[in-house]
Amino acid sequence: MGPKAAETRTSAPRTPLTRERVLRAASDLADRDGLDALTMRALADELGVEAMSIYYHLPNKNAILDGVVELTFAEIAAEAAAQGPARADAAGWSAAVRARILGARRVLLRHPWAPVVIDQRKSFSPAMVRHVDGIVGVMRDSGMSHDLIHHSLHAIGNRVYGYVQELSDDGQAPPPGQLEQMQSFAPHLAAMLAEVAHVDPESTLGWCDDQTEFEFGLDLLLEGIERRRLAEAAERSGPADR
Amino acid sequence: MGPKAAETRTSAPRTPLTRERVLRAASDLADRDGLDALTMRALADELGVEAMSIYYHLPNKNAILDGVVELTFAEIAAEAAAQGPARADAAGWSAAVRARILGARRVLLRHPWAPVVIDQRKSFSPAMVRHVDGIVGVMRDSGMSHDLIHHSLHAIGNRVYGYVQELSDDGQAPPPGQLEQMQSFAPHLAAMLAEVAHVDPESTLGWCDDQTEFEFGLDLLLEGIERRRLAEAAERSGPADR
DNA sequence: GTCGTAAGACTTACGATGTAAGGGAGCGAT
DNA sequence: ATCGCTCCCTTACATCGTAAGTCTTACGAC
Repeated sequence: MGPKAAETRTSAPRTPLTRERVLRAASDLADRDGLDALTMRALADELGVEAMSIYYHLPNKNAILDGVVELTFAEIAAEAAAQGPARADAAGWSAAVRARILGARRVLLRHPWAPVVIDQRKSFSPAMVRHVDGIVGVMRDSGMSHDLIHHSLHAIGNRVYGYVQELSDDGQAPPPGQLEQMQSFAPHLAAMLAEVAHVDPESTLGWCDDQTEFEFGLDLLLEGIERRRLAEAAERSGPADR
Repeated sequence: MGPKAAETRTSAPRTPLTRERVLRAASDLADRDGLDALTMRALADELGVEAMSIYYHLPNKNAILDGVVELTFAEIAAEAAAQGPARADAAGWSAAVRARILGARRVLLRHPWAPVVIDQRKSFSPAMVRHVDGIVGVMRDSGMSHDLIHHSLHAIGNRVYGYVQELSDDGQAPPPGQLEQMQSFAPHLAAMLAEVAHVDPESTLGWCDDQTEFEFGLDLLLEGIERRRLAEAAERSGPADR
């Protein structure tokens, strides 16, 4: 049959399993058949392999879930890179952040399972941290305080990726070395966390006052809606005035 | 042993199982041990019964999940009732909505699993519909258009209960009779839906343009953050001026 | 060649979980 | 007594993640 196999085996030589191949197949499978269909056996089938073989390359299913989220954020980073550096002046921070968020959303629409997984695993992969760091950088360039940026991140993050569950997040403190390590590849975020943590000594990185964050985001929405309402009323009463 | 049982049975006479008793036990169990611990067998244990006995009162586990969400919204309704009718004039709509949202959140903090379940089951129980209807009513009293209310609901709803997954919601059309039925116990919501659906004929109730809703909510946040930024800048440069 | 060795896949098996199917126990009405 | 209804129990199965151990293959050393 065509090229005679070097082996006496009749089947194709089968490209070897790797962590990357497994994760890509997992992502594809979830895209195609939904998150529920992503089982170890189905994934193994997809790879032409037995379920337990996967465990040689990844320790367990949670590692796979973390891995596919990581892949997704890599895609988001690629999307962001594709539309240029997008650093902005003070007035333009909003458009820059908007572009990044909508870019992320475009990717997430291709992987609708991703927010679900992010939510239930609270994963904080390096790729995700870098993404957030970029947003912090843009905001910082606009002159915002770290405190304001911090609240804003909660408000926006809640909207884009899944994490609804600030509900009693019980934010566990991270291993103490982590902040220093973060400094290298997420400097803006690290700086923000250092300052915010400084103000509120308990809860070093993990996390903030949920109720405060919740009300902050809620009030942003309510204020915005109120302005829309006033605009409607003005429109109704006097479009005469222009 | 104490009061001799009327039966020859040695154990207590055991209050009979009912749908309500099952759901309450399920809610309590999830509160105490987490959503993962809510299994049919654990729930049965909790009730002093075998797992399969539950199926006489509820058809399957999904019905239980829907049921506990319903219970939760009943609690939210009670919370809302406890703080008075809270109808407001045009200017006060915001405070009234705020109070309702925060009331709902207080309940959801007692049941951290609830948003997760709401999210993954997209349940629309009558109690939930009534809750939303109340908010629509308050907003309507302030003179807002149905269209604005509709967008606002998306923005706020996304924040309070889980539903992150407007991501490709693929909003399925509801059974056609549903809107008329809703008219009786959720008049404001029904009116809004009738008008919104009228403007956009496809997708009768189910649902709206995700991208539009997403951007609406995002822009509310971005605008609000921008105003906070300007306030900070003003504060920094000239607190002299007052 | 032929071995030893280790990487990498496979086999088997176990304990959860949701639930289909059917088996009664109890009891009021006839 | 016996039927029939309500309500609970027993048994069993498919599917899931994964622990434990085995077999296969490739390859370097002799």
